[in-house]
Amino acid sequence: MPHHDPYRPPAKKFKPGSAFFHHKPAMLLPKKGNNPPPTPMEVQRKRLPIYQAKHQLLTQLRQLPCETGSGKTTQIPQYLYEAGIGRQGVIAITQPRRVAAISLAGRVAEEKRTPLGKLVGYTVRFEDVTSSETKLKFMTDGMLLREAIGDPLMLRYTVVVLDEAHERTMHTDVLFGVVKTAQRRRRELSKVPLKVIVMSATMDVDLFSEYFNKSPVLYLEGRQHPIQIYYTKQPQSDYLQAALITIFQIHQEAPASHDILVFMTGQEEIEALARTCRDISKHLPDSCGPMLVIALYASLPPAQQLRVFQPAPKGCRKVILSTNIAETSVTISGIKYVLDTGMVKSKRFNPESGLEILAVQRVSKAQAWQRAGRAGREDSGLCYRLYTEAEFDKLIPMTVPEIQRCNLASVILHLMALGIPDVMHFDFMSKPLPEAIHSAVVQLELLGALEKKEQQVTLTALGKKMASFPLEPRYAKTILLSPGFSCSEEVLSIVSLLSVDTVLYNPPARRDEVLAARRKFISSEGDHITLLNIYRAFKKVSGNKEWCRENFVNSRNMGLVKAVQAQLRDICLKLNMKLESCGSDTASVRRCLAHGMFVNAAELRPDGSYVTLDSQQSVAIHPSSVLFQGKPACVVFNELVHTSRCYMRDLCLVDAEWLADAAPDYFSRKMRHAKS
DNA sequence: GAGCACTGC
Repeated sequence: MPHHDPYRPPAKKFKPGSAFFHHKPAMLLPKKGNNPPPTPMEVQRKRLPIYQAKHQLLTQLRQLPCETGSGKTTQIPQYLYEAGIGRQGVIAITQPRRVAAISLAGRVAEEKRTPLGKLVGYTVRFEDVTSSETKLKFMTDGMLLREAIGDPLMLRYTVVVLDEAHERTMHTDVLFGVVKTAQRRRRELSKVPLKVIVMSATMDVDLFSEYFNKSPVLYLEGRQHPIQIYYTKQPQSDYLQAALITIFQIHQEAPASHDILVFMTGQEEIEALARTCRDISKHLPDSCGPMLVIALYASLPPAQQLRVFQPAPKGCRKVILSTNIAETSVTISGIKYVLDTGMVKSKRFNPESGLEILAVQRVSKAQAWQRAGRAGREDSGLCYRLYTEAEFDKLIPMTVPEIQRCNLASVILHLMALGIPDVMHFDFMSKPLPEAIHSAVVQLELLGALEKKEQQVTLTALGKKMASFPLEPRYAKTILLSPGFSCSEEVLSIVSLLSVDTVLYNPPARRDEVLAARRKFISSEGDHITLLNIYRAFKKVSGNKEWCRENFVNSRNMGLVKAVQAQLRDICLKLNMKLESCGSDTASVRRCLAHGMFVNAAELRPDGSYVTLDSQQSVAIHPSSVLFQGKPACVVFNELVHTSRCYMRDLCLVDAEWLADAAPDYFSRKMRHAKS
């Protein structure tokens, strides 16, 4: 099948006189950059490109059982509603991100002139702004997936609109299969039909159409402005050096109001390049004008992230050095130039070792086009690719979908809970490796969530309970075991602490202060108990902000921990679990962790190194662990990270006997393996 | 003796 690039630009032209780059003309449909004068809402809605397609869209929607489309997220749901389609139920519109779901709902409610939560509402984790009147419901795709556990046929919905499908998040990919199954089952059971609309920003829709039984495709013209694409003439051995040269080349030539956005791979190189740029810009001739260099990545405190939206002072150029957060999650106006290093840091998964590796790799063509597109949002723009056109041609066309790059344990558990009979052959749009599915099934069997009966894999009662938690299966299992050790309160806290990014704030410049402040919480029992100590202290001062600052605790994430814990506690109560505290008896907590996480265990070898009991992988204690200085004989850990070495992160000291108690069969098998 | 892209339930 011939493959076409999303947004394939026309043929190239050589620009003489540029030492570094050659260029290709505009990649997208030229449009006038003038903003229309303010008009009433109705007129504005009619001006949107999708309005032209309204009639055709509605005709097709009426005739067909299943649809594929592409277009404007705020309008299609309104068209459907106004045309009376799906009025018997609710129209769901899914988004990969919370902020998008919330802000889109706000905009549509405004257009419909109704208060949010009435006709138009949204549902995201920790927040449900809907009512019995809600007909247009914006939600995260993860939320719809979770709802489906209680309602696999999705009977409360008549239409599901899956937006931003091109991003291929794990949740959207699972949803594809779930809505397709629901659609078929409803037809078989003669229920109200479920209509599905897939919206994608790329033109690579063949896959979607094919998957949904060759559904019709509707193309919509975007509102992108033309963007000039430049490539380097020679391959660059050092993309950071190339970025630096290009930034200052542009800075010398372009008007100061033209901002630059540079796509890079991570915090460290961004901070380093930011320092270099600031240094150099101080020593430039006056004719150049000042430069404001701003770093942008997800782990920056929110206040610092907001700086990218502030316009630079007049006569000063804004240069933003960003990770791929600026590809989709953060949209910055006023960008005239995009510099694309062609590299990205992303996760890869090895199903054999079960290890996830975070590595710098080349972007896909689709990603390169996405980056370029960030330059043409208000007006025409320019994109400098810091690699040659030949190198571009060798990039893979699309980013590998997340579902093919991660551990599938929770996905498989979720599908089983939805009543999918044959998970090994589930109709994924892009099939994960069979080894990855198999290794997930094995992991879930070990946890007691699945069992094999006459070649059939079935969900156990324990597995069903595990699936009701929005957690990694091993965390859910640990919670479910906790009443047996009378330490549910502690385990709920620990699991909640582990579910957020990090509650610890570690500014490198204040390292000694951080260590001093943290010393009073450190437990020789490991990182879990240390975190628990911090959380208990936090609760004792009722989350006092000043206390958080003094103790280098991230108060925003701590707030999130509280919300997660409340949610988990609710689920426990619904399962009739007895929630007790073990007080100071933290050994009970460790015993419980050993029983829940025995697959992630490691022991000390005579030579002072560590080896995992599961796959005999050689590992080391991560230097961030409180056990780093010690030599515990036996530990369980939360995860392995493969960077310069293979490190265990978040360790808990356990007794070897506890592990043997937790899974006698498993460990006797492991012993045999070790001997042979 | 390290250093971690980005989402989400």
